Amino acid sequence: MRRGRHITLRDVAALAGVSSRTVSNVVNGYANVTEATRARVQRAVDELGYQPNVLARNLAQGRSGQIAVVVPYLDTPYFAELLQGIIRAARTRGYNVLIDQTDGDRAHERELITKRSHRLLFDGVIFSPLGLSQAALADRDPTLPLVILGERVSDGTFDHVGIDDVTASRQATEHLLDLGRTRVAAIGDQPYETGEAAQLRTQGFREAHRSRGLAVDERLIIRTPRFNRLDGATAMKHLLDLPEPPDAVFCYSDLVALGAIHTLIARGKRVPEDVAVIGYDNIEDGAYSNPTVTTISPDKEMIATTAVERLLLRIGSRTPPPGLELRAPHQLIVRESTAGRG
Amino acid sequence: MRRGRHITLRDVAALAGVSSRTVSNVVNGYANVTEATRARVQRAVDELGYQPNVLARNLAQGRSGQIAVVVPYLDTPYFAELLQGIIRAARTRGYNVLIDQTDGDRAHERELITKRSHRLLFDGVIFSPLGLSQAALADRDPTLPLVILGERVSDGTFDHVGIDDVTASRQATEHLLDLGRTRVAAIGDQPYETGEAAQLRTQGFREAHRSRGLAVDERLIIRTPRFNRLDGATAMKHLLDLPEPPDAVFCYSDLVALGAIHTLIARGKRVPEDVAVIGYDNIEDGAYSNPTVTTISPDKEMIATTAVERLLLRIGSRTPPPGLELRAPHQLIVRESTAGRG
DNA sequence: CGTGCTGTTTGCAGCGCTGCAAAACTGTGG
DNA sequence: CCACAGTTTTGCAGCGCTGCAAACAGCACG
Repeated sequence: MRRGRHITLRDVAALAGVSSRTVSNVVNGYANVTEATRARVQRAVDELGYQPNVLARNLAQGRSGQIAVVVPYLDTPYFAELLQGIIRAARTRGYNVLIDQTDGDRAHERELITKRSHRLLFDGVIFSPLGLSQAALADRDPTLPLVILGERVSDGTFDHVGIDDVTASRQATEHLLDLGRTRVAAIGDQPYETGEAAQLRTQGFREAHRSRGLAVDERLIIRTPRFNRLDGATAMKHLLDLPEPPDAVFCYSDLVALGAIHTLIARGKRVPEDVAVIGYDNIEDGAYSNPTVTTISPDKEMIATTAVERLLLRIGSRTPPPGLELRAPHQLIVRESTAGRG
Repeated sequence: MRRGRHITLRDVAALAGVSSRTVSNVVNGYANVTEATRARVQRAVDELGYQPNVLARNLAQGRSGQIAVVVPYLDTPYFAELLQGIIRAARTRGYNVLIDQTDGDRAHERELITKRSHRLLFDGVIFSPLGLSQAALADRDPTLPLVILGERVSDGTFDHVGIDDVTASRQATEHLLDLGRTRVAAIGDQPYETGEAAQLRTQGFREAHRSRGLAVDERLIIRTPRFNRLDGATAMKHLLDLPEPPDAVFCYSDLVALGAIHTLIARGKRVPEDVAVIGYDNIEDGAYSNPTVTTISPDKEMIATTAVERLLLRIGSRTPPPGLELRAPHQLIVRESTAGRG
């Protein structure tokens, strides 16, 4: 299988005239090696061009040096941008990232954290679940270090990193109300078990109305199966067909917003004059679209870094630390879809 | 539920009353196992909930069961969409995908295919290089199975999968000329070693003019460092500031096109009435933007599948197969940015 | 009843590394 | 010169699996 012999610890040891264990100590920078031996070994390492066999090391240590990141869809810009940060953060800490895309398949999501065999491929998982039920979470491998992104309140056995969805959504809605809009719609509600994120946003949407002393027109809260362009486009069509269509829309993702805007333009509506639109996630698309999209911008870099750090902490500790609720900051970015052209 | 200790082949062997080697044979579905033993072993496997240790298997076999995919940027929709296909294709063939993002760092790209230690983490690489020089390719680990995406003619030691960039670019340009446009610009040229893809597109651009008996105005060929929105936006500004601005633009990626359109709209130009725009890649954004973007659509699914298949073939064969040039089909998709609102 | 054949099962070594504990060295003080 | 503590180095076992070749069937045939 191997073409050409590899250079092993033993080869180096032979050349340096020490035991292979000592070479290992040098290579790994362990303490208690005299400068003399260290130098001698180092010279042998250089001369032979020795490079450690990661597989063997992993087997011996019972760890893999890899973490898995599980996302529903890779081509969703939000996940792609987040992933980018995670990969960067993991690499600087000596970890490789294994990407798993579930295609929103719940069975697959479940299997990933349940099956033991995977356990050896990665030391921990950062999970951005689409439809992970509480049950699946409950009967997961309890030794698997886990950090969850998006919305899913921690039960104390894992960390959860996200932004304050309720507050952010309230701010988004208030922004629309502050423009003087009176019929504000919401696109993206998911009133069932696996739609926690959506529900928190709906909650913020309601709170904004309440705080202004306004009633929510339930017909203006539209459910969507996911948060992509098509969902936004379809939902917007439905809204425009109402007897009293909205004059503003809070979309639960920027993709939804882009889809909604697409429909509005196609129907000859002006954005924001006829209908103001706000999104969520601050993906790059929204900064270049026509019109550009007002949005809630979560601090993705911070989410990524925090997730990786907490996970590695979990991996590193004998007794798992308590599961934390970690909040990254967010901010409202106002662009043309609510403010109009400059 | 056993905590701590894993269940090994030996445990199963003991329970089934056979040797561990036989259990291995059963688990791996090797031939020459009688139905009786197979059943007995299987029962033991099920009873104990045995799951093989991938690490150990890999070490013993000297392979990792993983392939690496190297892309410059994850948040470029084109790569994300491609990756999605690659991950899917690899998984169905029992391979995991390790993602490496180079951030366009050439040193990193180089190191990835040069360093031997990585060799053990993955059995092969699918590479979408940004700036991989011929030299770096030349002194790579010659035993590393390699498939390259994008533009980079094979030197016979690896496979190359892509579409026919010259033809596609010629078609794109001809489409603009067919609309009666007389001053067609090109955004994205990269006339230096690592810009092969760009150069092929420029070549197609020129061929289209030649085939129509038209001269190319060199001032209308704009260089950009990359192919993203910002590049497109900047280049378009430059073009609009020319004494005789173009009435059509061939952009070397959809992102560039979206950036260019952004600038056009901001400057009060109508698309396509004043300036027609065509992109390249057919990313989802272009189907929902305002206006929607005419584009060259490569068959991404086919590119992904082909790349994975060729790579696994390479990994599997003792004597490496000859490096092939593989062409996936493409097609022109006409949308609003050249055809106007239907 | 041995001989050869095919098909099935097994034992052993070893992939290349690290954990562990013992061994071999220091150097110090009595 | 010995006992003792501290530092450095070593040997060995073993992580859990598979490659290899040998051992052992079972069967047909002479």
